[in-house]
Order: sequence, then structure tokens, then C-alpha cells
Amino acid sequence: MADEDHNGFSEWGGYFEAKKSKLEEQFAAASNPFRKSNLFDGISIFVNGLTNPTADELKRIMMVHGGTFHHYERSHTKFIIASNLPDVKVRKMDTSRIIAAQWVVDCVEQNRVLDYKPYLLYTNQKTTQPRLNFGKGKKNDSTLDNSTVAEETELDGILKELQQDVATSPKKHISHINNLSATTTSNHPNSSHSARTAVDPEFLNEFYKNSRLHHIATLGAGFKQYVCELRQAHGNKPFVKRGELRTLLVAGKLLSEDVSTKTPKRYVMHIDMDCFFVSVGLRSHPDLRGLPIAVTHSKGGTGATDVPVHPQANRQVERELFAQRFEQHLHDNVRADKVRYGFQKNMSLSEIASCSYEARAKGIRNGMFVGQALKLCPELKTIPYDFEGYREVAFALYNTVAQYTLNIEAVSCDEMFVDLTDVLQELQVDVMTFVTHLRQEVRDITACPCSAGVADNKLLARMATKLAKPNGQHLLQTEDAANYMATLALDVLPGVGSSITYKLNQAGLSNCADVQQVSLVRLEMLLGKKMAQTLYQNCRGIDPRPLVYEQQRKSISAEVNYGIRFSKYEELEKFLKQLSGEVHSRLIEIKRKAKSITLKLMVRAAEAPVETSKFMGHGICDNQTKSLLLKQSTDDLEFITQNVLKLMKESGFPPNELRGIGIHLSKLDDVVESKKENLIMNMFSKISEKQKDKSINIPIAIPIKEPLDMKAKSDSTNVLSLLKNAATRSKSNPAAAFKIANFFQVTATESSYSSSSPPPPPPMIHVASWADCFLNRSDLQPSTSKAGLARENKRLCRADQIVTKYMEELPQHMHPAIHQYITLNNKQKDVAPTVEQPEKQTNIFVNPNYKSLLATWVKTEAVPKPTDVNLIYLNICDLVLDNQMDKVYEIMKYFCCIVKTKRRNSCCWHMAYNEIESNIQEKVQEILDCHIYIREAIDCCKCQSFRS
DNA sequence: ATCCTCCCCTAC
DNA sequence: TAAGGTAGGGGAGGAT
Ligand SMILES: Nc1ccn([C@H]2C[C@H](O)[C@@H](COP(=O)(O)OP(=O)(O)OP(=O)(O)O)O2)c(=O)n1
Ligand SMILES: [Mg+2]
Ligand SMILES: [Mg+2]
Ligand SMILES: [Mg+2]
Repeated sequence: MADEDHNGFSEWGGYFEAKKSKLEEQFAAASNPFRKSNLFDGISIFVNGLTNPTADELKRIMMVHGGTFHHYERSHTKFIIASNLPDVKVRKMDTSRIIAAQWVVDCVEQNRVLDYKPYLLYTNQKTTQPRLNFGKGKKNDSTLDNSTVAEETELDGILKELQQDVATSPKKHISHINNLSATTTSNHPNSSHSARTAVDPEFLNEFYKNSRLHHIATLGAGFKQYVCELRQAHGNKPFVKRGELRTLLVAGKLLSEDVSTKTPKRYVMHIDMDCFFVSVGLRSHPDLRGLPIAVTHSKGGTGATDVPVHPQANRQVERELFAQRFEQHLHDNVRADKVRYGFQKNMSLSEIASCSYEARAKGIRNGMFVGQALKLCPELKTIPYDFEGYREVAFALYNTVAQYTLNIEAVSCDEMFVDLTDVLQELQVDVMTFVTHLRQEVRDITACPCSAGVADNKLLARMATKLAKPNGQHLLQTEDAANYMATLALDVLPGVGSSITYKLNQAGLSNCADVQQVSLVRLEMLLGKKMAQTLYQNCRGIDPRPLVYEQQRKSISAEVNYGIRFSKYEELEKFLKQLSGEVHSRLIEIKRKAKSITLKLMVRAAEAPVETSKFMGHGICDNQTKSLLLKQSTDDLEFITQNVLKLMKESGFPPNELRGIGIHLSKLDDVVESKKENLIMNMFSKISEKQKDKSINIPIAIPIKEPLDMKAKSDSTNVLSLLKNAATRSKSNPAAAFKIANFFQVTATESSYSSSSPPPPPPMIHVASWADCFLNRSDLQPSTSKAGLARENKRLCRADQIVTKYMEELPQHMHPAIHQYITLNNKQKDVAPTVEQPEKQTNIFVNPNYKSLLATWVKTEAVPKPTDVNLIYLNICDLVLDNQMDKVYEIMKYFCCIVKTKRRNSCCWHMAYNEIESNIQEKVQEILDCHIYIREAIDCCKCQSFRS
């Protein structure tokens, strides 16, 4: 609670504190004196939309009977009370908690907590998981929080702070604000179906929500970022936790005596959670401990051995094709078995994300199909995913380690390398004593076991972890390394998978001992230079790689190879646009720009059956990739989308043959140290820089120091007022107005071309389509024709150059939102030149373009200025007073949406929104004696935790 | 030589 | 039914 004053948070103290205490007081005052029973003790509800009794009434009932009323949905909200909800929204929700208001009434009437199931609104529920939101704070989970140290150290504070702000990938950010005038349209609660194929607009969300691989990838990337931020925030401060541990160890007489004389030795630790998903899952299924368990989407049991299979799917054929194509996989045990048994009739092809060690004893492995696993172990129990839980435990793991050292190389959400040399040096403690303590701490906090290996390089540390698992630790001495390695199979080496193992096997090498006997040259012939070098060293236990603490991202992508079934180009195009939006928002999230766009396609192999064995799977496919080098790096959605569509068209594949689509952005520009000082000023100066190296003579009107002047004058340096001033000023000061109008008219003309109309079609020269090259495999060497195509593309690029230049350059120097806003104001001024404006500034929302303005504000300001928040609030208030409730609703809805999508992790923005919203609610209450129903507020655990 | 594009491979 | 993503390393072969 005391850690809100980092990163400009404190600016928010006032707003935020006010809100917090108000809410708390409200509740405390309302709940205590009037309580009649404890009927709803421990039960919380959130009212979504219009209900009978009303939300207010339900709130009163809950309070009177000891329950909790949530003003917005939280992760731990027990029930959502609703009467009917729009279909679209229902799909995004966990319908198993949505019940009718009547339940509350009936409970009170009978004075007991009734079974809620008869009151479920949606009975054909799907158990979907919320899609990962990395930036969401820890939820108030007792297993995690109760056991953390009572006193909050400084690092602790930073940890908690940063935990909120790390990169995210939330997947449920559309605002749910009920229309004020909502005469709730007729909905069909039971028509709610899951999005089966990518044709359904909800598919992308639904898929990502449920994709384990998406979740672990996102988490992994998040933790790499997290480590960077922790390190940057930490500076040279001491690690408080080290001192505590030292005291503890002194008390227990566990410090090594002679250590001070030892030559400093390097200690690399590798730490990894044991069967991560399973361990997390078992926390809520304690009865299943000790049994063979798997985490999977499939329910398991008999259902999984008698799964419905599409009548036109042919598992036998697919199995054989797979065998032909991926011969090398048949020598990989897991995959070979997957082929041999997995494709048997009616066996579930759902993958096991993680299985318990009891299951492993029966031969079950991570990644195996459920059907096959059930053959190995018919009593295998399955448990569902708990993505939120993985996030929490992963944070706990990282945070625990981070309190001792930040020499951490993040590997994945359940795994990292740590250089312990420093800590050990300071603590003068034996390595394994330290590791024991650390692991115990992780276990205490997470209730999940982990294992750790220590050695003097990463490879051996990994090997040591393998030896240690499960729930153990191991120190691998370098002297023993070569001998130990000799006993190992090849594929246990990191970087050696089924293909390389296969190649080596073909060459007569079947384990590390064999490879140790082989010359470097021979390995090079087999595997290429780099792999040979690595393998040559690794099989001897040598690994010179340093730990990389701050990992710099090199690319970003979004890919879906599941549920891709299109019949028309329009469907495909719609999906491509969605997917472009997805990568784009990820790109924005990391605040970078990309210079290269790659479209990756999975296309049904000619021989492969149209219906895949795995439900909605990609089956056997050929992969194709096509990339485009931009003239300049971009983060413009429209531009990216257009290029993606262009690449797609070039590919020429029929939509119905596609089985997977991915968009990759690479050649990212350098990271900018976010000096969010005054973005708008940067924009102005960028324009003038551009001006210099451009030979076109655009009259530049705003001297760089103009905004500076404004800054000085208008006591607030915020974007909003700057924008407003720029606009107003143009009205009151004709000279300035001329200049500004002049300038923006020029740029606006160019940009309206670029943003509203698609680029002109390229000259119609025959270009061999990408698919042509691919489909007529027999005709041409693909490489030749591809090269030809590439050449062709480049030429076309050059032909478009002049137009393209504008299209690419303009949007990134000045945000279209901003010039549209300003231009519009100026245009209006031109059209109806000017009654002298009174002192009172015009309401921002009078401008038809207010949405852009809002969006720009949210996007450009890392931390919203109180002045701006106030301004927005006052402006909306005006509308309320003016009884323009439709507009108020519209604004709030949009604002909420923007904050949620653009500022997922920024609690100061969440609070800004909440602040405005609650104040507006009050105003509405006061003036109109009614309430704007908001279905879902900003959904962020961190903010919530402040209030509870 | 060195770069680039289009792959393939691996890991979680 | 099922949710087969994502990032990085690196090789082959052509362009420069
Ligand atoms: N094919 C795979 C491999 C892993 N994972 C997920 C689930 C795992 O729990 C998590 C961590 O992967 P690990 O390789 O660390 O495997 P486990 O933690 O499950 O087991 P171990 O005890 O071997 O580390 O990643 C997955 O979804 N699919
Ligand atoms: Mg693990
Ligand atoms: Mg792991
Ligand atoms: Mg391996």
C-alpha cells in the first residue's frame, strides 16, 4: 500500500487516495451498523447490466447480509449477476459464474445459501480460461501473500511496482459499458457458442485465451523484460534480503568458516519449477497429489479414448504422411509414439502441457497426446489449465530470487539462470546451503516444488537440474563433467532435438560418448559450423556462453495455426486484419517500430486430407514465408495491415487451403530511453528535422520554440492543453493561425491520402505469384522463381517510391490523430472565421474529432497529468449538465476502451479513468438521479488491490 | 567476404 | 473434439 510513489505515481496520490478511502468508507459505513446476518459471508457479487432487483438494491442486500459487493468484476468475484447480456460479451466471460438476481432474493427469503446452479444464466458453459494478462498484479491469493515477509523492503517495493508494468498480452480489453438508454436489446443467452474457426470474429481472442503455448511464450518474454526493469530500477542499492538471510544463517551456525580464503569461483545456478503446470494445478486439487496427473484441455477418462472424429478425416493416411515427411521424428521417442499411437482411431489428440512425475514413471511426457498417454496409464487424471496461477507462481519465483541478486537470465516463466558468485561472496555461505534456503523460500511462497542445479557454466547447471529433479538440487563439479556427459543421450543436450539426433544417429553416433570421439571437422560436415562447435564443446561439458541478464528483443509476431478454415477471401482478409491488429498492438506495447514484415503461411500439403485428424488442427502442411523490407520502420497499423494484405495477395494461395497464418515483425529499431518529457515537442522538432533532409519545400510554420513558449505560459506542460492551445491560439492570433494552418494544411493533404485511401494499385505487370512458384513445384526451382519475384517486388517498390515516402513517413512523425485534430480545428476556423472566443475554452468534446484527441492523449502520455484529468472531467461534466447523455456514454465507453487497450499496465491511467468515471457517476447521480451502468471497469489487479 | 531472404530447428 | 505460440540461432544459396 505504501508503494505508489514510483514513476510519477505520486502525482496521483490525491486522486487515488480520495477514491480509495471513499470506497472503503462507503462500504465500511454501509456494511457494519446495518448488518442483519452473515448469510453471504465470503460471497462476492458483481452486477452486470440491468437487473431486478437493481444493482443498488442488490448491493444493499449483500451488505446487510454480510456479503461483498464488487463495483466491477474482479478475478475473485464469486458471482456475476445479470439478466441478459449480449451474445458477444458472454463469449468472453466465464459463464459458469453468471447467475440471475433471483438467487440473491431467494437466498434471503429462505435464509440460506442456495445452490446457485439452477440460477445459472448460461448452462452450456465452456470452461475457458481468461487470457493471460501479464501486467495484472498479483491477486490476493492467500497461499501467496500470507507467507511473504511482513516488512516491505525497498526492493520489495520495486518488485511489486514493476510487476504491474511489465509487458503484457491481455486478451479481453473491449469495454463493456451498457448504453444508458439501454432498453436492453433482445439477446439469446443460450445461443452462445464457442468460436470454432478463424471466420468467427471472436476466434482470435478465444484461441489465445486457451493457448498454453501463447501463454508461456508471452510470460517468458515478459520475464525477460521484467529482469531488465528490475535491474534498471535497482541501481546500486544493497540487497536487503541478503542481510536477513545472513542473520538467519549466523543464528543457525550455517556460515562456512574458511570461505574467506577460497579463490572466488563462479557459480551458475539453473532453477526450474517441477512439472510447473501440474504443481500449480495441484494446489487446488490436493486430493490428487501422488497420482499420475496431466494438465490438458481434454477431460480425459473414457471420453478421451472415444473422441468424435470428423468423418472425412483420415488418421491412418495422416499418420503415414507424417511418417514419410518427418522420418527423423520417428527416431524421437515421444514423437514416434505420437505417430504410432496418437493417430489411432478416436484417441484424443489434445496435448498434455505438463504431467506429474508419477505420470512420467509410466512413460508419459510433456507434449504427448492425451489418447496415447491414456494407453500408457489408463488411470491418468487430468486437470484444467490455470493460467492466472502460472503467472502468480512465476512472479513469486522471480521475485524470490530477485531479492538476493539480479544477475538473472530469464529463460522462461518457470526457469532461469542465476549467477550466484556475488551473493555467495557477500554472504560467505556454502552454495548448496544457499540454494536449499532459496528453494525452500520458493516453496513456502508458492506451494510448488522446484529444483536447482549448480555448476560453473550454464550447460552443466542445466544438467545438474536434470539430475536434481524432482524437488531436489545438485552441484555438478567441473572435474566430473566430461565423464558425466559421456553417459548421456544426445537429445538431452540443449539445442539438440530430434533432427540433429537423427543426423548424428545416421552418422553412427548415438550418444555423447560417441560424439566425444569425433573430430570437429567431421561434426562440421554433418551439422554446419556453429552447431558442430557447440556440440563439440557441449558433449564435453564445456560451455563458454555468458549469462545474458538484459535480453534485447529482436522480433515480435503473432501466429495462429489452429482453426484456420476459410472459404472466401473476405473471411481471410478479415482475419488478416485482426491478426495485423494483434501484432500491431504488441509492437506498440513494446514501444518499438519494425522495418520488416513477414507473412508466414501453413498450406495444406497436396497429399494431405482436407480434414485434419486433430480437430481444427493444421494437419500436414507446407510452410511458406514472404517478407517485405520497408523503406523505414513503422508502427502504423494501417500501413502494416496493407502490407500484410499485399503479401497475402502475392502469395496467391486459395483461402481454403490455408491452415496457419503468422505475421512477424523484425528489424526493430533501437529502444529509446523513454524520455516521455514532452512528446508533442518531439513531434514538432522531428518534423523540422525531416524538413531539412527533404527537398520538397513545405513551409514550416512553427518554430521549435513556439511550443516551448506555450509551455512556459500555460503553467501545464501537458499534451492536451498544448493541443488546445495550438488550436485556440490559431483563432485568437491570426498570424500564428496562418502559419499553423498553412503548415498543417500541407501535411494534412498528404496524410489524408495516405490514411484514408489505399495505395494505388501497382502497375499491372505480370508477377509470378508466390503460390505459382510454390504450387508448380515441378516446373521451376523455387529459389529461382522466388528470387525473380523478389526482384520484381523491389522494382515495384521503387516505382511507388514517391507516394510511399509520404505514406511511410508522415504518420510516424506526427500522429495522424494530432494533425487531424488540429487540422480540423483550423479548417473550421477557415470555414467560419471566428467570432472572438471568450475566455472560457471550448469544450473539447465539441470537436467531432474528440476521439482521436483522447486516443492521442492516452497513447502519448505515460502518466496522465492531473490538469488533463481534471480538464476532461470538467468537460464531460459540462455535457452532463447539458444533458448530452448519449455523448457522455459514448465518451466514457471510448475512453475506457482506449485506456484498456493502450494502457493495459499503467495503473496511473487506470486510476485516471476510474477517477473520472466515478466522479462522473456522482455528477450524473446528482443531476439526473440515475446511473451509467458500466459493465466492466478497468480490469487490473493492482489497482484493485489498492482498494481492498 | 558479407548481406539478405527463406527456410529449418529448438526450447519452453 | 481443441485451443499446434513465439523467439532466437543458424544454414543454404543467391545478390552485392
Ligand atoms: N511441450 C510443452 C512443454 C512445456 N509446456 C509448459 C508446461 C510446463 O509445465 C511448462 C514448463 O516446462 P518445463 O520444460 O519446465 O516442464 P515441467 O515444468 O512441466 O517439468 P520439469 O519438472 O521437467 O521441469 O511449460 C508446454 O505447455 N508444452
Ligand atoms: Mg519446469
Ligand atoms: Mg522449464
Ligand atoms: Mg535437447
